[in-house]
Amino acid sequence: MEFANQNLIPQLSIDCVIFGYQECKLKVLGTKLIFSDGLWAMPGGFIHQDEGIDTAAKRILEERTGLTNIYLQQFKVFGEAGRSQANYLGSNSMLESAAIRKMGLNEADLAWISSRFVSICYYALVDINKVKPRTSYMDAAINWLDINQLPKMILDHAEMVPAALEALRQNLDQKLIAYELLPETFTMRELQELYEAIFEKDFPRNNFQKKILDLNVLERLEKKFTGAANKAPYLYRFKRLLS
Amino acid sequence: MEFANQNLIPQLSIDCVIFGYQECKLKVLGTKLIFSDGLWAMPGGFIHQDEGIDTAAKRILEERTGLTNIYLQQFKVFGEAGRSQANYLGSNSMLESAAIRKMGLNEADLAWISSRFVSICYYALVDINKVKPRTSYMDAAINWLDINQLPKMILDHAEMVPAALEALRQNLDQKLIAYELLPETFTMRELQELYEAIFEKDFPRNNFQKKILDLNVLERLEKKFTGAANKAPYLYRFKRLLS
DNA sequence: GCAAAAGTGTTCTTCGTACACCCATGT
DNA sequence: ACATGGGTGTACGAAGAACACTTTTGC
Repeated sequence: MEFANQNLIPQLSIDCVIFGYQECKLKVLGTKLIFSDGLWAMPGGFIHQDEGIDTAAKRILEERTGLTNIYLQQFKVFGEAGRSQANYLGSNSMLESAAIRKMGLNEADLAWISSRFVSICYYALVDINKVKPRTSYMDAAINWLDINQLPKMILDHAEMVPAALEALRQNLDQKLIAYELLPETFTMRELQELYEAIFEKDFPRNNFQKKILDLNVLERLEKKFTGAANKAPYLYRFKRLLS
Repeated sequence: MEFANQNLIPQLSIDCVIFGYQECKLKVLGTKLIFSDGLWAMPGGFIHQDEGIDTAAKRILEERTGLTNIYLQQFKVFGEAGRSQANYLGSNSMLESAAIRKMGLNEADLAWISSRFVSICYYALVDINKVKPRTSYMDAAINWLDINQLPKMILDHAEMVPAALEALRQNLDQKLIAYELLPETFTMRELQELYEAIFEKDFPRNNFQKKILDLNVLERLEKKFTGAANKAPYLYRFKRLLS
């Protein structure tokens, strides 16, 4: 792995806050970088010289999740002065770590990766069941993290999650994109619980149903018999407009 | 002027959509670059290695407007593949232009400036009366442009204005920032005309007043006697919270 | 007094919220 | 039968749109 020779844009990175949803909780995909001294990070990568930034973000997402066609939204650029691994970790611990040597980085690569970076941040919405998290050459681990119990993170990555969540909430008020976090079909209760997880507050059951149905973007399918001792809920699916 | 030796982040630029307001029309500040073959551009610049991106944006704005303390908002990154002056203008016309030679650019600088760039875009709101537009070393001219009659622009700069306008509209729904475009004191009618220019639609006079006053962010000052044959309107000023 | 434009008040509609009720399902 | 959770309908209140009216100013 040699960064310097890969035809990448220097000092510019992309980081992704990948939202998933499971058991009524919002999660984000986090990685532990090999050279991060045990700290976690949002999955990220770099931009090839002949690659658009949105394309790069899609590629990075595909590398980590195995998914294509992910809902993706640019939301902020982080670029404070002195924003470099060297400044946070102290270059000594990095240079001497056995992990770094295992990656096969040379001096130029180390300089490259520890330079000051500006990071373009995207958030992504995925169906957590479809994702098979994969580590990249830089990752020691990759895991779903509960957004309310985030571990220590490198640089300003801890700020990215709340910023992404705020952007998600705003977009959600305008476009109905929450279904990107759910399987193809779902019950009204499941959709409501998702909203409650995102906005961290409860909605009245009946009014929620009314509001969503009035939007006219769901189609009602057959009932879902859960085996529970109650009325079977309908399944819904998002109308594919112009499909 | 030597870009290569200025300790700038390569391939990364900042462009600003600077909104001003005059005669019931929304304007943006545009520059004509020396080497742009007559095309216009949004005012922009580059980021020093020891400088945060927001700081850089403020510096660039101050260079062109003479103002400090400008309302500034990051709204989008433009970074398609092949986004370079060389691709749009054809490097020949650039290299041979007399204007370029006047700037005193050497080969390295030309390569630098004609490379592929990713641009972080901000929009800014200014009181047009306070601005004294200044050209930089790269500008042949600088002028206020009517947003509905924009000239031909370099790269994707023509997309920046509508994108900035959309971001402005969205932010305006949440925060009351429109006053940044007005002088310190203004009448309710002036504020309404500004809103109408931004949203490109009319609002009912009385309801507009009620809605704005209900927000409780304006303080009413003395009346403004215009000499016209009608009731004198009040002047208003935005409350400086915690001033 | 009159025209022009500012300020204010009143009704009507619409939207969101709260409350209530009925229905299907498995034990 | 009944407990459980799903679906729907109605009533209330707040917020916004439409309309009407009064007030001030210079001629």
